[in-house]
Amino acid sequence: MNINSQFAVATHIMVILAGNKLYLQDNACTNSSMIAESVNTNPVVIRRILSKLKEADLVTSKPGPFGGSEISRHPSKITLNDIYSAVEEDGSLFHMHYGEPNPNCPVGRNIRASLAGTIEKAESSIKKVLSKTSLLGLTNDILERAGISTSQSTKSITKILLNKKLEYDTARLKVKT
Amino acid sequence: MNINSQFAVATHIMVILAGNKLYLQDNACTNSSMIAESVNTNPVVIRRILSKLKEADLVTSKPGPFGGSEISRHPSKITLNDIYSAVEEDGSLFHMHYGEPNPNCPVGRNIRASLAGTIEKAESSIKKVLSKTSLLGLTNDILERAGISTSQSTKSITKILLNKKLEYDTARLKVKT
DNA sequence: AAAATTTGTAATTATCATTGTTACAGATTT
DNA sequence: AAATCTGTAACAATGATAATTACAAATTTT
Repeated sequence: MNINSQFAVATHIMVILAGNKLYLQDNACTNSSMIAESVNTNPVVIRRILSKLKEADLVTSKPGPFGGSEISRHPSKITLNDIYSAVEEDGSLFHMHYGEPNPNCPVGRNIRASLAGTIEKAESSIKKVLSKTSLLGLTNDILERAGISTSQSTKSITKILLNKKLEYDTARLKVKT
Repeated sequence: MNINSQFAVATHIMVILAGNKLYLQDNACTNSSMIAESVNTNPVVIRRILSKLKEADLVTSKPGPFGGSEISRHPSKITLNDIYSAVEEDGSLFHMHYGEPNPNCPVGRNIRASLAGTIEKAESSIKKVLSKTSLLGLTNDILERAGISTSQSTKSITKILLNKKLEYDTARLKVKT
């Protein structure tokens, strides 16, 4: 559990919100419990990641009945790099020595600074790759894998997103026709 | 401490072995205690990483007095990608959800497979970047940062590598002249 | 105004990969 | 035979991340 899976979870969240944005009328808010059910975790975990996504202006949220979160712009205008950048911790997937290397050794004294250059280049190449995949593309790929034609005007968000009937869905959500 | 720093430590090890290969005569073996002193950790931690480097044919080791590890080819023939590949765990810096996403949800059921494609591309771009930096280049950069001219024929490996006198160094190691 | 719903976040606990440490058998050299 | 060092197993310590509980604040509905 000590592995950072926030990028994967954040992307999962964004795909759901993208699907709702694309297929729901008007109020396309999704609450953290519904998302948590899909991700299979606790709603608070979802809200914590949502607050990073909000800070990056990728989603908006509102409290109260029929509240929840909504994507803040069209999925074609969001890339995986936007999501990655929103949740990345210290700016790098790479990590230096846990303890301080020996400062009395020329290598120990300088390896961090020297490695940092290469690591920065690696990090920016990652971002470049991630920025080539749009959230729309990923969402459509996922829906296609699920056997849901992305062109067909879908009947029920209930069936699309959870593939089973959930009471509140029918009540709170209206599908685009 | 749950952060994987093996790439940084492995690189540290390789830089030391590269320095010894370049500046020592004949037997340029370095034992795990000497390396541990520079990295500032336990010798067993070093030996564990050394065994991965050995599996990747980057170093050789031998037991007994005057034993230790030695780089297996010239530092110009080794890149940071060789080191990275030797110690990488599950083939990716990225990690998926800790728990299984909900299989009843089309998104939960397919997001991993769909994300995997992009993640693979990111991973191979990292490798491409790392393969552009040679161990020789990194070693020279570090020695230059330490104010040690890489062209000068060095006086004492003791001073080069630990910048202070260690009893065993003078006894066991002979510097190239 | 009251009830219901949901966010936002603090505080605490649980989980578990990684590192650190101890111990010792086996290999090698002197 | 003695000394040195690797290799690795076994276990403890560390600490980042996630899970959970709790509740104040915001919003909507009735």
